[in-house]
Amino acid sequence: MAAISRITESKNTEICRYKSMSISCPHNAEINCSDCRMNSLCLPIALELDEVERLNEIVQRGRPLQKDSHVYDIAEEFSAIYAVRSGSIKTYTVNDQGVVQVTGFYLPGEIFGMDGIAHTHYISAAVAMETSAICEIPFSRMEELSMTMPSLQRHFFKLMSKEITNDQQLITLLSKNSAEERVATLLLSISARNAKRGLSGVRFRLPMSRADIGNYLGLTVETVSRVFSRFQKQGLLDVDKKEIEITDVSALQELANT
Amino acid sequence: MAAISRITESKNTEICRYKSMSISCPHNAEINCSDCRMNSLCLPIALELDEVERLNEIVQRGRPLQKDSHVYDIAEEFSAIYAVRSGSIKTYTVNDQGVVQVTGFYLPGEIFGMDGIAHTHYISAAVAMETSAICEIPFSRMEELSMTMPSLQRHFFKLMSKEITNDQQLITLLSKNSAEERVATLLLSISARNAKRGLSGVRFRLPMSRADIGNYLGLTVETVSRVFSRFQKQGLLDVDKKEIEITDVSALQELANT
DNA sequence: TAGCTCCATTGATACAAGTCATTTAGGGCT
DNA sequence: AGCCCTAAATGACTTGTATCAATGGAGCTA
Repeated sequence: MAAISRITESKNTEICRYKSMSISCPHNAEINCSDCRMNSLCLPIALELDEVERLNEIVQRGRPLQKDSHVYDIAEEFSAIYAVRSGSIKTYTVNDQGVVQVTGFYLPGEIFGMDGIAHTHYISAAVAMETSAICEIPFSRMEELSMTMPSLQRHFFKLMSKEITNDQQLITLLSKNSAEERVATLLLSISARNAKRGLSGVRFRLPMSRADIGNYLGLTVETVSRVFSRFQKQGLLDVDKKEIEITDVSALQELANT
Repeated sequence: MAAISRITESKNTEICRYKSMSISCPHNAEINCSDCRMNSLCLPIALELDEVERLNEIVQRGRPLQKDSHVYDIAEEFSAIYAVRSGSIKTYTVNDQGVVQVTGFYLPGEIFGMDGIAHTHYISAAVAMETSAICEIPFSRMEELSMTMPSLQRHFFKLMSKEITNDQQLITLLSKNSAEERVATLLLSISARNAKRGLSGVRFRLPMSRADIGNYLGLTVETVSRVFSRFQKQGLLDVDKKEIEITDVSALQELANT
């Protein structure tokens, strides 16, 4: 057991070529929350227009992050939570023994970084799995703001609580399901989240490596690979490295629900 | 695989014999938060005396719950979060296929029921593992109160976030550790929590069954039982059903940290 | 274009934990 | 006291996934 692995990290933080342009940067096209096409996912629906405006004012939009660069690292001081604007982020923890556990994959419109709230420092790290853009929401200002905006406070309670239910689903998956069931479930989850953003739920590119999938699902790389091959052979999937096409959705659902 | 099991439930809700007495009921001795000897665990330390008083006013203290009776059940409308005053509580989820996953064990001074916040209904159930007493904190009133009490709001953010980190530790445990490591870790966790309440961290009674332990840790009853026997043989534990004595703490820690 | 590295795939084998079956020990009820 | 019911322990056997080892291909660099 206790497969010790460390996640490699590149220190690059390339500046976006589009930085100074006001539009047409693929990762920076939206300059505020009201125009952002992700806002239906990351903001509470109940917010009034002027409330969106007030929230917008505290949100920081940074330059794009390059693949493998950190949004925050373990033990860094906790100061903000984040929303993915484009690209994809993975979070992971490292315990005392140096064992890495990937704890989540975050796609555009999703919020991450809430585990730091209980502590003054982050207990997880977040890295870009590909070139990504994120919004930073300073936590102390968000807290202040939520004191006067009940719907925002409720929204954040809900987000955190949703994080808890997500984790609990993962716990059940790890504790009660076979390798095939775990992989099928992850694929369907990504499919559904893509569909929610108006993308294809059938044909997509996995942003993460087999190693990340294995680590997240408590499996070895070899097992993940074998499961993909088996699914392909059974006609459930068309796999070409990270490009996935689900060719038999209902069979996959069947498997995930076993 | 997907071992399907259902948790048995008794419908009894015996009335406490001590109910009408003002003192000396083992589960009802404290009539308010300021006197409760658990308050250092469940309340934020930063609360002022009058703030404790305001919180105290919204807290409902019910009659003791008998073993196996529910605090709340899945799909029940979410309305409150709870603190354990005496006894012990377990929470579990049941997914679409009827698979039960024990998600947590709660001892005196600990808070549970926060997963319901994201939804209008609970997505888990909570049952007493033995005769227990709990405090109910109506969520909507707590929300109102926290709008005017920053330290309370912060405390609840922290509690939820702590729930997230707990879950993530469990995820790592399930995903990366062997049966022996999982059991050792659970024993040490219970030991530490007992010690925190001023009880022995070395000699204690496990409130949960082998089946609950197995379900929680993603193991079968047989495996849990065998691990206990092995630990006993190796001189780490003295086991007599639910009575546990840790005879070699450091060896157990060694195992848990492998 | 060769050579390097990283990632994914596939095969052979080992082993930890699951499954099935049986025994033992309490605890509660008549 | 005798009976039933459930929880726990233990043994024999099976199996899913890990481990170890090797190969192939894509992308990068020189």
